[in-house]
Amino acid sequence: MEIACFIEAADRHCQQQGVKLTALRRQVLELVLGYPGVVKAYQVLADLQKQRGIAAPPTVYRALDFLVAAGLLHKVDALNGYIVCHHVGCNHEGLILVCGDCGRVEELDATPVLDVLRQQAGGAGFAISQQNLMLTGRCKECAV
Amino acid sequence: MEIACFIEAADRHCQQQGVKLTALRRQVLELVLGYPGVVKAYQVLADLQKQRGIAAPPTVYRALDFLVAAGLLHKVDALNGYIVCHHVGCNHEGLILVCGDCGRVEELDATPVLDVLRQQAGGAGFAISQQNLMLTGRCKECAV
DNA sequence: TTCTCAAATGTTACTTTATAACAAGCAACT
DNA sequence: AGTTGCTTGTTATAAAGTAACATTTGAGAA
Repeated sequence: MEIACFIEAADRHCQQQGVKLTALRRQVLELVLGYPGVVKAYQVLADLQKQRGIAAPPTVYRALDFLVAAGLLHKVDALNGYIVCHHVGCNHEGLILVCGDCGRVEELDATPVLDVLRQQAGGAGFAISQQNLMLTGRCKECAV
Repeated sequence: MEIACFIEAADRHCQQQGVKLTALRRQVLELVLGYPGVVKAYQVLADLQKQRGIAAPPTVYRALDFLVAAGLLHKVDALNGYIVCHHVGCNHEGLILVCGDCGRVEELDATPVLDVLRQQAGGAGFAISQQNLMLTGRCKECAV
């Protein structure tokens, strides 16, 4: 099963970082993995409530914040949602495409374009940090 | 006064587009212009309430949405805020640089790089919508 | 002028998203 | 056991955004 495999990798990743992938965090990660694309915090919260009876917003937000900080998830600001990072081990920067309709996500390599952006930003006196580029649009299936 | 000048340009811009920069919209634009960087909708709402006694959220959101659609403002998703577009008339998408230290904002033209990104995304079956690129980093003054 | 229509704004109520603040639990070490 | 620090639970509330319908206004037609 692919989820189990990812969780295992995530666990190793966290151990390397010296942080703990606790039961709760793992559970939240599994829930996010269960979706094909973008998930919202309150969706995860609802799922969590189904599984363990009760849960409050801070429970979910803390877990999600942790997972983002650990590099296991990305936050999609434009949609107030979260997606799984599919390049946990490799530390290249991602170009994340999100379909605003169905929430499907695609990750490409953003390295070349970020080189250009770094140069452009540098000209304006800005030093761009390591990060992902997130773009929203329509995927092939949702195209009008 | 720089604000008055910008408003005038904005007015011309709207006339060219065949849309109306009404008194309310102008007032909201002026309020946003009064801030050096990112402004939040509810800050604008509070200012508006000071100036005209009462105002409800939809009043502000509608004006902000209009101003974004007209290209006079950009929405900064990651901060739930808005900034003035300093390239009115160039009809471009913004490359918005935010200093993680001091919060200073710089806007460049993202059109060329988005052309590249559109092509790359198109190869993956994604049609990228009109949007801004937001990147975080360090500005010259905050550089270590 | 007066009517009419569409766009803009007002108003009420609500939904969604997110966080503060403090209490309780738990595991790891002394 | 005691203490320490991180994690989670709990309550309450703040912040952000929208739906739905009423009212106003202004430009063009009758």
